[in-house]
Amino acid sequence: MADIDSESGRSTPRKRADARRNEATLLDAAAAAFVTSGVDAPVRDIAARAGVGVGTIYRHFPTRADLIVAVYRHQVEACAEAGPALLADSGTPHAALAQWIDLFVDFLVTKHGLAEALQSDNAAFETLHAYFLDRLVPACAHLLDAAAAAGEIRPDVTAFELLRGVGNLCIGAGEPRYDARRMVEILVAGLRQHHQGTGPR
Amino acid sequence: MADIDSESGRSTPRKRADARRNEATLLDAAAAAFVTSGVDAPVRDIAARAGVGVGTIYRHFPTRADLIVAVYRHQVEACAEAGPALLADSGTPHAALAQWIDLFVDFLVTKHGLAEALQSDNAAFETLHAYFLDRLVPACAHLLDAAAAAGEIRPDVTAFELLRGVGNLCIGAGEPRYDARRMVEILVAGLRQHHQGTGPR
DNA sequence: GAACAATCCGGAACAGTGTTCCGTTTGCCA
DNA sequence: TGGCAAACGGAACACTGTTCCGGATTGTTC
Repeated sequence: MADIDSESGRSTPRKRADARRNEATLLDAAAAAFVTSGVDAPVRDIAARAGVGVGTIYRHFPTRADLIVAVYRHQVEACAEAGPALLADSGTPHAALAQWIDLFVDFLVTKHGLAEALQSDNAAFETLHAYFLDRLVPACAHLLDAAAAAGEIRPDVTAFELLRGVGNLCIGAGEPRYDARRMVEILVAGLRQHHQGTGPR
Repeated sequence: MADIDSESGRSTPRKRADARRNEATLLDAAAAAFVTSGVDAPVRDIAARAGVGVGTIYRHFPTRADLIVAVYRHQVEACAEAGPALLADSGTPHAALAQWIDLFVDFLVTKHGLAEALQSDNAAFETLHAYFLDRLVPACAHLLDAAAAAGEIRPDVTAFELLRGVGNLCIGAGEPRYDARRMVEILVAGLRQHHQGTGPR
């Protein structure tokens, strides 16, 4: 015996029904609050939306970053895993990189406040920052290395730096006079290394 | 210089001596607090440093932005006015633009938190944002237009956008793994337009 | 089905911001 | 010197995030 209701993974000793219910409700409420007020939506608002007390939020998600991660985990995973496919399907590594960055930008600009939060020096967001880095830096590095190996881009830029730069450029996207996408496009263009030896003609 | 209340317009009936003294003290205290804790230094800290009450700060500088502007006005002016000189002295408009951007970056990265504050959607910083735009957008536009007219850069980028992008890239400068200067350099490089029609010779 | 213990919940309470307000002090001028 | 408008100080307010614990809820066991 020895196994106390361990189902191969024993991931969770099984939570109480109301706890699981509340967690789901909370995720929905948070997602809704995030589209309305951005990721900085006051804790009390989210709690009210979900019809629970603030204590319940902190029990399920000790830090705000945990909540954000839980809400967006699927999309981040999808982005991280899209890298290899793009590299295989695109003509050149640089094209694949550009497309991947586009995916990343798509994700960031549709969640207002996310880019800001990622770069915020607020200690509460450190976990969020770490999560993004863990998942996306390797994916980006893969593409970056391929492009660098092909001699298409300058080789002195790290994946971390690029992601950070792109993330920064996405701050304030949504404002009428600032086109974050174009700025990212310019940045990616600036990455290119123009080898004059093998130029046209 | 040294005319704190330049009453060439006699708009102010002359302030009381202690008021003028406190204003100067406050500027010093704020400047000191800014280098220590960034532009987000708590109001109470600045007040304590200056040995005054918080009310005194708000009387002299209704919003935090007013305080920041007062502290950094000279440097911003200098940056704004450096444009024409650079344009005259540099070989090409693009070189002048790059140098000017460098000046701007210098200013931003040495004041930690300034870049963040500029892009913050906090209503209190709107005046600061407006001030920066008023002074620097025209200066940048001048250089940008010259470079565009010379066909050196793509013509579809506005001064506002460029400044905003550069400002954004400077967020988080000072961190070990992120070189804001290099990112800005890449962005400026991406601006270039490689005219194949009018090539050399 | 009833008692019971572990779990979970709600929201009051705390701590740290910015901002306002008003009784008191201070400098200036007649 | 006397008076008063200007300026001051800091308590008080509003709004954050975060912690804590008495009490309700759930699942289990007899």
